[in-house]
This record gives sequence, structure tokens and C-alpha cells, in this order.
Amino acid sequence: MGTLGELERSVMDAIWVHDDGLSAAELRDVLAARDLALTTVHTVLTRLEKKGFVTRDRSIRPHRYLAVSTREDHVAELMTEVLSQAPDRQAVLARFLGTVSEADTKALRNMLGRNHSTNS
Amino acid sequence: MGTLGELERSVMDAIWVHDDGLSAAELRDVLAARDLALTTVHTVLTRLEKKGFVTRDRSIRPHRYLAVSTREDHVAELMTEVLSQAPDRQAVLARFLGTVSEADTKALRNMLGRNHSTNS
DNA sequence: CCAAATTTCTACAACACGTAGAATTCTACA
DNA sequence: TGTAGAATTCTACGTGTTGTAGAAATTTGG
Repeated sequence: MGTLGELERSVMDAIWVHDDGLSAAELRDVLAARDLALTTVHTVLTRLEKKGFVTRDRSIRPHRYLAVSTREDHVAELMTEVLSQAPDRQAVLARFLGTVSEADTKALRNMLGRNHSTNS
Repeated sequence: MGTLGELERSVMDAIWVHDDGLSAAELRDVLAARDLALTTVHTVLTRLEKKGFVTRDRSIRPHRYLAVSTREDHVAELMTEVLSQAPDRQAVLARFLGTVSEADTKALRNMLGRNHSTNS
């Protein structure tokens, strides 16, 4: 149970860029393009809470909703999860590197290079 | 439209390990644990075909179903797709490297090392 | 204590998936 | 060549998820 629908994803995107949290009404405004009823936003937020994507601050009156983890952490988790779907991880990683941009590979090289190399 | 249900995934797993393809009946046997009706297998295969995961050889009588791409390619594609969900790719990659096993990072280092290094 | 704001409850349509019976189409063989 | 048996396609239904929101309940400032 870790998938997001279209609207749910839009809501998360909005929450992710507002580190200080948002109220349902503010969310509705951010998603004004969709012209949603406030209750719709509430329903989605409740579901996202149940799914563990957001917490809500119930101590203040218009409850504020906050992302449980950053988008980066979330996406990284998804990547790990996806990677685990194949038994041959290295083969997948090889293919993955093959499709990724030069900038990405360069970044990866940097990050890996800086590490303690338990090299042979 | 790139998601797989539980049964669909099981079917793909079976097809992926049989590079020479499988008939619906053979599939049903491989998935004997589920005790599925043959028509059920057919339905799933038809859906997987429509989704672009398998092709079928209609030239022979019990049609044979073949994976369109390898599991590794598929999973690598998924990873790329997931990665693109975040605007800050590098941040995601950093988190990703943080959660991955030592074996994985070592493999990555190897693959990246062998490349032409357009290093600064 | 109440009206207005806010939240929660309930509901429904659409779609995806697991599941499979019914109907149709092939094809080997009598 | 007509047909039985095998194979494929069509149709369908129950369940779960998601988008959507009205109705009901709750909370609180004044």
C-alpha cells in the first residue's frame, strides 16, 4: 500500500514544496486549477495520512498537514523498492546507468568517489 | 499505464525466466499453487499484451507468450521513471546510494569507473 | 450558548484486477 | 469434408482504490 493516485500525487507535490505545512484550504488554493471542493481535499488528506505520507497538526484549528518524509527520501525509497524487484541487482544497475544522463553519472561518480573505498 | 497487479507480476516473473516463451497452459502449471482456471490465465495474458509487457506468437496453435523486454530492462526503466518524479535528481541519487548495500555501491563504482571520465 | 468555521462520515461513479463461465473459432482426423 | 475436442475470445462479476463531494457532527470565538 504505497501507491499514489493522480490527485494524491498533486497534493503531495504541493505539500513537499511547503516545508512548513499547509491547511486544507491552502491546499485547495494551490490546486485551484482543479477547482476542488474543500471536502475533497480533506478526503485525500485523510487518505494520505492513513497511508503514512502526511501527518497533521491537530493542535491548531485549521489543521496543518506536513509531509512525513521529503520527496527525495520518498523517491529514493521507491527506487530501492523497485530495484529489489529483480533478483540480479547488478544487471539492473548496469541498465539503469546506461539510460541515465551524463550529468547523473557524473554526480554518481562524485558521490561514490568521495567514499571510503573498501576496494580490492 | 505501467503497473502490474499481483497475479500479473507472477505471470511476468514466470515469463521472464522462460526465455523461450510459454503457452497459457504451461503458465497455468507454473502457477499451479494458485490453482487458476485456464481462462483466467488467458485474460491476464491478454491484458499484459495490451499493456505491452508480452507479445504472443499467434503462428503456432497453443499461442506462446514472450516477454517484450527483460526483467532487468524493465526494472531499470522503472527506476528511471521513479527517479524522474523528483526535480532534484542528484539529491535522490544521494539518498539512494545511502540506503543501498555495500555490494551495490561497489558494483556501481566499478561500472562507473570503467567509463570515460569526463572528470574536471 | 450559538453561528460560522472546520472536520468527519457517508456515498457513489469509474476504473483496475482477479477470477472464470459462455460463446466462438480452429484444426486434426475420421 | 464435417465435426469433436482443443484453444481463443467475449462477457461478467466482486472487490478494492481513487476522485469527487454532500450531509452530519464538532469545535470555538464572541
